[in-house]
Formats: sequence, structure tokens, C-alpha cells
Amino acid sequence: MPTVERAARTDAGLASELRLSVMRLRRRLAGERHPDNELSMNAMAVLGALYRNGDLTPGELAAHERVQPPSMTRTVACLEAGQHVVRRPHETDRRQVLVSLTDHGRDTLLADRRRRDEWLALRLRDLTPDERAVLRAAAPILEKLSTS
Amino acid sequence: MPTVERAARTDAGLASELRLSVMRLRRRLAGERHPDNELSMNAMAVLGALYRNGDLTPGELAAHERVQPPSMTRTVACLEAGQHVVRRPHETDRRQVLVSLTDHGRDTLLADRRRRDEWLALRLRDLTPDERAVLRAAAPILEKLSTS
DNA sequence: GCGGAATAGTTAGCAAGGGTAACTAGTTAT
DNA sequence: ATAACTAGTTACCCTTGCTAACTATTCCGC
Repeated sequence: MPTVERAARTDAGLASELRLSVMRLRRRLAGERHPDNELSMNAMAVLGALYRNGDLTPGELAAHERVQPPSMTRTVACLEAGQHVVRRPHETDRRQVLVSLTDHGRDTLLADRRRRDEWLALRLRDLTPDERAVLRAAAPILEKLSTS
Repeated sequence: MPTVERAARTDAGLASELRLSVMRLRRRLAGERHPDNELSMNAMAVLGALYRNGDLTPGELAAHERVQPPSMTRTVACLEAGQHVVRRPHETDRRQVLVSLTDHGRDTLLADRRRRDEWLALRLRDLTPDERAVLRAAAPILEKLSTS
């Protein structure tokens, strides 16, 4: 008996399917992380954002990850404690704070990412090329859904 | 600046993209639930499984949702407290317990599901038909990833 | 310029929801 | 008869999200 019903013809049905699939896969991803990764998935995402975009404020990071500012404060505090980022005051607006990736943070990010995607990448290799193509197309759409 | 890099050409890149997208969308889904839904998303998923498959044991439910048995014990206890399910001993093997959906549970499931998918279905309507088709194809693949 | 509104970040406290370890009760196999 | 296994539960802890409330700064209207 398949976990997902075959039919997702209506929008409501598709919504249900997608919701369940996303929930389960996320749980699986959280569980399957390699044991010697020191960073949580969210901390990783923050380092990734800094790596791609350069220095950002906590507010920008919160918007980027779609969490509330206090949640990001905690994540950043944790990263700062591990020397992965440094916080420094904004040049002109002293309400703001800029978070920068340290060398150590960057190294950790790259090593961690390599290990952490291992599990998923392994499963992706078991898919057919067509299935991978579908997921490649789907990723930005999922992203758009969470953005809007 | 797009949140997701355009490139997901390698499997590792795709894994990264997919992981981030799934995490964010799931967070968004958890947050956007309609205020007068009484059930958590996981409770809903359990009722859904019972609705589709008939009576199941806690162990089967745990495997189905890919959580550890103690987590399912709690979810089932919560559902039982709300009269959405009943637990009764297995006929022949008295170690086991069978969980059944009550009428009230079924009604709640259907009403809740309708409301809960509203937000996502709304966003789905903003997509192009092609994008929806991609997601329709992607849902079972995501499911397969979390199953394997 | 000065007082009130708005903005950025933080602190404090809470709740949901996952996990592991250890226990009970029932079943199976030697 | 007893040892080993299985299903479920209990107890406990951790992570990670949230809201509310507070501080510090900046902006705006007069």
C-alpha cells in the first residue's frame, strides 16, 4: 500500500500530498544527518547565506530563513560561540549589527555541507534521471511557495 | 537575489537545494496553519493514515510517519484524549494495540484537512499549470526519498 | 532641536515535537 | 521452564520554533 495516494488531481489533493511529503522528508533529513556534523541544519543554512551573499544583518538572515528575529538571534549567538561568525556594529546605523563569516566558519560550512548532503545525494543517485530532473525543476517552485 | 541558486546541476548541488527548500517550506507550512485547526500536523497525518488504511497499531503508525515509537505513543495519546481515536487490545496478540478512527475523528480530519490545505492550495493556484504539474510529479518522488 | 513613532536587536519564557534509555507485559523458541 | 525477543509505554531531555516585552537607535513632524 503506497504511502501517498496516487491521485493528486485536484489542487486540494496536491496540497495534501505535498504537505505530507515535505513533512516526512524534512523529518528524515533532520534525522539522517551525519553524526559528526557540529552544526544544526539551520545554522548551516545561515552560514550558507553568508557565504553566498557576504555580510548580512540578523534581520536579513531571519527574513531569508523565514524565521522570527528572536530565533535568528539564538542561531547567530550559537554560531558566534563556535567562532563561525563574528558580529560587528553597522558603520552608520548603530541599531544594526553585521554578521560575517569567519574563515573557520567557511571551512566548517564546506566540510559540513559535503558530509551532510551525502545521505540525500546517495538517495538521489538511486533515482532515474527523469526523476532527478523533476526534483531539479521542483526545488525552486517549493522555494517560491515558502516565499510568497 | 534569489534565495535558491539557479544552479543545481550536480547531485550534491541538487541535494543542497532540495534540503533547504524542503526545510523552509515545512517551516512555513507549520506556521501557516489555520488558527481554528485543533490538530497538529502530525496528528492529522495519523488520522489520515487510519482513514486510508483502517485500524493500525502504534508501531505501524510510527513506521508510516517515520518517527520513533515513543513519539507516536504521545501523538496517539493526544488523539485519544480528544476522542478522535480509540485504542483497543489486539484480538490474539495482547502485546499489541489497535488504534481506530472514531466518527468524530473522521469528521475532524475532513474538516481540518479542508481548512489546512487552504493556504497551500491558494499558493498553488498562483502557480502556472506547468509548475503545478512539476509538483504533482515531485510529490511521490519526495515521498520515495523519505521512504528509502 | 525635541518628543513621539518606528525600527533593529535582544532577552525571557513557553510550547511543540522530536529523540534515547529503561521498564512492563506478552510471546516465541530452546 | 527459561531465555530471548517484541510491542508499547514511561520518564526525561534537547532542539527549535514562537510571542511579549524591553533597550537602543533613528526618523519625522512640528
